[in-house]
Amino acid sequence: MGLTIYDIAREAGVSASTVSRVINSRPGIRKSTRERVERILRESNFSVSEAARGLVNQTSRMIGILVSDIRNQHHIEGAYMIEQHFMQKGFCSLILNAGESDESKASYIRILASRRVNAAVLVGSAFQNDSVRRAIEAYMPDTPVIFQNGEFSLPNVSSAVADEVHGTAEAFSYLFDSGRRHIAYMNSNDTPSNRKKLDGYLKAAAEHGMEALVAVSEDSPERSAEATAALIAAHPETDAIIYAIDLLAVSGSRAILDMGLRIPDDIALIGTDNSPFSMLSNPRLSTIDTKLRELSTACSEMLEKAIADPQYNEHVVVTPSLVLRETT
Amino acid sequence: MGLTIYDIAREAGVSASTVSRVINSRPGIRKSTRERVERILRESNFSVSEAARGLVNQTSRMIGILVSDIRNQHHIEGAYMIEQHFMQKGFCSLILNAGESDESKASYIRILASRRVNAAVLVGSAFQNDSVRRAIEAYMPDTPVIFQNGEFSLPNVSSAVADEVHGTAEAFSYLFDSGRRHIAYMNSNDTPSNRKKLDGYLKAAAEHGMEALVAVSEDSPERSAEATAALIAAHPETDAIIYAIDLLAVSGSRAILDMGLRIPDDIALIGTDNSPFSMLSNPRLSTIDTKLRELSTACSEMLEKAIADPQYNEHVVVTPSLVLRETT
DNA sequence: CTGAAAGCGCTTACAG
DNA sequence: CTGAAAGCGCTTACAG
Repeated sequence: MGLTIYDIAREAGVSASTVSRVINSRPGIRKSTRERVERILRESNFSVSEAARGLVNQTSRMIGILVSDIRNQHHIEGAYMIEQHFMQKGFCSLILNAGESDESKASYIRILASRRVNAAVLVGSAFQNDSVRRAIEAYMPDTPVIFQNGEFSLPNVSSAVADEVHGTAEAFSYLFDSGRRHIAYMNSNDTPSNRKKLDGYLKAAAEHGMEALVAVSEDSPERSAEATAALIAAHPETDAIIYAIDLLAVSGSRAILDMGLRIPDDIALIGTDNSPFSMLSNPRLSTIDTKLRELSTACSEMLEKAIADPQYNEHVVVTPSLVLRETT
Repeated sequence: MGLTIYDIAREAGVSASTVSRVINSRPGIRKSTRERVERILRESNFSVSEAARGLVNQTSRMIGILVSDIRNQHHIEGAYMIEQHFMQKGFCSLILNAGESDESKASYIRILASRRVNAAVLVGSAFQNDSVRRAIEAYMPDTPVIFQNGEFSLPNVSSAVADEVHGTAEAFSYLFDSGRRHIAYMNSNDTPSNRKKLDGYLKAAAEHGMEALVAVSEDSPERSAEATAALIAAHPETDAIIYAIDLLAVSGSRAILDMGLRIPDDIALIGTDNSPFSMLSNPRLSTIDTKLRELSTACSEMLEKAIADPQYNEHVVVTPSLVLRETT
């Protein structure tokens, strides 16, 4: 199009100020004037430029949401809730794939800064690194930031994190109490979150006086099937495996069945995240529910408070729980 | 923050014009001046306002991506590719949940218009309705629109669609040729895409002189398990089922196994979409690959051309293929 | 090589 | 109840 309020003003025989007041439902406009302007606005399919509006109002009415990869189901849930909730309040969400490297993530902080977002949300513990921290200090020191499952001790950064150490330790104890004595752990990529899960496993193993056995798989079904088979081949006494991620446990379970072993009779399995995969797998996967929903809700609520009050700062912790299905 | 180029100009003892030229790497600036300005820009963590810049340049450098629900794996793939690709070119993606109803989807067209996006992408056939069409005609008649898996015969709307009629018909023929004679179809929500799949089934059934048997399930694992069990109870002669969506087939397969039937011996199953679920399920699901990747790539390429040339208009068709695994 | 001025499309005191 | 003017933070002819 390209219509401006001046075009509408001319058409209606009024000034741009009046058109602006009608658009923004300001009081003190004669009814007949208002109706005439409204009609012309409607008939010409006029649409105000949010950019121009934002420039004078000093607000973009945009929220920046950073996720390392939006295809990751686990991370998109938080973005969904926020987008849904804030759209109704007139905010648009800039949902960006911030990439894998620390530097790439940090550069996205700059991008959000230049778009002058009203607030930023970081989804996933992988944002917890020095590059990102420095970028926030340099480029968005006064913009509210909500960190989902990670934290920075910065005055403008609030956070909601899952107590993953506890979650994994509880899973270990459950397996131990059911009589398992060779409980292995299948880790994935090195992220702050996965480090906490691993800590929980190591801590629990030590507390129960058991030897720890840790294997690592990349975050793909194929790699996990291979890593699981290798683990069992090298340690045939293994009678339980805790996986850092549900998806790895699901394809791991398939590898175990293909080896002719029974689940849970020969080997018990516990995944992490209570993802859709865990419910749909066959056998249905027991898993550590890291309370993604609660975490997302908390972030959405914190975001709302932070936008209302720039001084807002809070740190909440959510406790995981065990969901038992058919693999234990 | 709140620094403007005037603050930088004062600090550097130059005019705002010069600062702007340095920021935009314009030629014809004395080296020493450029370096001084650059240093001050860096030291003060200056970040240009993209909104102000966009206002004078008459471009937002934003792309609007509409998806009815971003949690839907199937739809987010396209958004991912586009975001990845255009971010490098300096475009930000406004990824929005456009909701289920036609009116809600149409209202998001208005939102994108007021943000003055350089182009819009509609992901999913559900956008193919009159409300959306009228909103495009009214509010973005000149903005390039790329429609993934749907189309409008509008000069500014290009499209890439999968030939789903063919895909489902081919699945039917395969089952028929393997000796199945009671091939049922499990449909899902009524969308243009699902209508095409159903058409393919009905057409193929008629061509093979077979009776059609169509059941419907809502788009949830629980509903599909129930619908599948009900279908088999009512029609025990059923020896094959084609599902409109992989996810429904996966939970359907579980329901069939729970009834004591064998897959594929008693009942063969074919899903649709070649989603991650199909590969991870047990037994692994045979499926109609609707070439989501190809569709997304095509849309991304079309988007690039459309941004470069506003006159661009193209309609591409992608042909699905059958992926055979363990359920046939 | 550099700066003053106008303008992008709005909103909001201020004046009447 | 309404309008003229200034200003939000930039960029870009134009002039020198």
